[in-house]
Amino acid sequence: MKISAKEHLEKFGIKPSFQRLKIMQYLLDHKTHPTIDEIYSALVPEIPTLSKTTVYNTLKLFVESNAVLSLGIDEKNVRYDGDTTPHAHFKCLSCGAIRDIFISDFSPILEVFTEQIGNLKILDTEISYKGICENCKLF
Amino acid sequence: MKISAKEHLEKFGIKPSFQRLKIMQYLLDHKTHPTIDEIYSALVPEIPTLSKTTVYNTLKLFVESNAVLSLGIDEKNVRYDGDTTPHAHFKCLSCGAIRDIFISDFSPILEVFTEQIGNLKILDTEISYKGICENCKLF
DNA sequence: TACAATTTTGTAACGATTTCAAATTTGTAA
DNA sequence: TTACAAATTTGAAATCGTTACAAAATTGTA
Repeated sequence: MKISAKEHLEKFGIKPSFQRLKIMQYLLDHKTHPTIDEIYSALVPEIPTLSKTTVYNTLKLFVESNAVLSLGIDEKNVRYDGDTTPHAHFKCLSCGAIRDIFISDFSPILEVFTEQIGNLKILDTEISYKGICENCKLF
Repeated sequence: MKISAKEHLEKFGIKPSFQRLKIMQYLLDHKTHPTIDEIYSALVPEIPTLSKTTVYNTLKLFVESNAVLSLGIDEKNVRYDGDTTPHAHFKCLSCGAIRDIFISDFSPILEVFTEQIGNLKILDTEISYKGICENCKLF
């Protein structure tokens, strides 16, 4: 069963205004890890009064509330991911696409670091791969 | 035995100009993952004619030649690491310090992803942790 | 209905990075 | 050494993602 934007936001204690719902829904529907600009451009047609500042404000709120992840994999723009379950990302250096890398079991990774991490309180983990995807390898 | 900046640059086929040597040496001596600005500010006193553009140009060259790593762990500024051996990073959200997380054996991590990665050609891997360090945990 | 709190909006400012062409330095061949 | 081409450095201006801020609009409440 697909979770709705409203349910998702309420789960993280975010008041579901019209703009917030639309932005959250966009992130749940598009697993392309969009930039602020892509989100804005996609939604302006149906919300003509939408301000880019609102998109910035809203995503800042979402990220601080842990409803959305911000990704640093793209050096130019911050990218956002509505899927907050643990997974890694792969960015193709040729076509620029960013895809999810899901793994069945995260524990081997965590174990390796456990000793080193010691007294550090880990709040966030980001694993990023860059390279060439299958499609682009052909050319 | 400590490797010199000159040796390091030659290993990656980079012509060792005066500015390049100084910048590379700074990265080898300071494992603080400095920003462009920090490198520039540290070197201007001894190289008064240094231009910030040169620091940008030089680090771009270093990164493209794989002599230096660029890190995306800091959302505000790109950070640079003269140590190109595989290791992860931890950024303290309180004091901002970025430290290295070395691991004895990287293979368990790679194995986990092998199936998923499949036909992707991986050229770069970045593992970043964020949280609170021991010192900051006390306050 | 009135008023306060929240949210949205648009403009201006900010700051990291890039562009670009001129100036300088380096390498090379006569 | 001299002359010229190539590589490198430099500084100013432009670019562009992001933030600051105050006004306008919306929502919640007494």
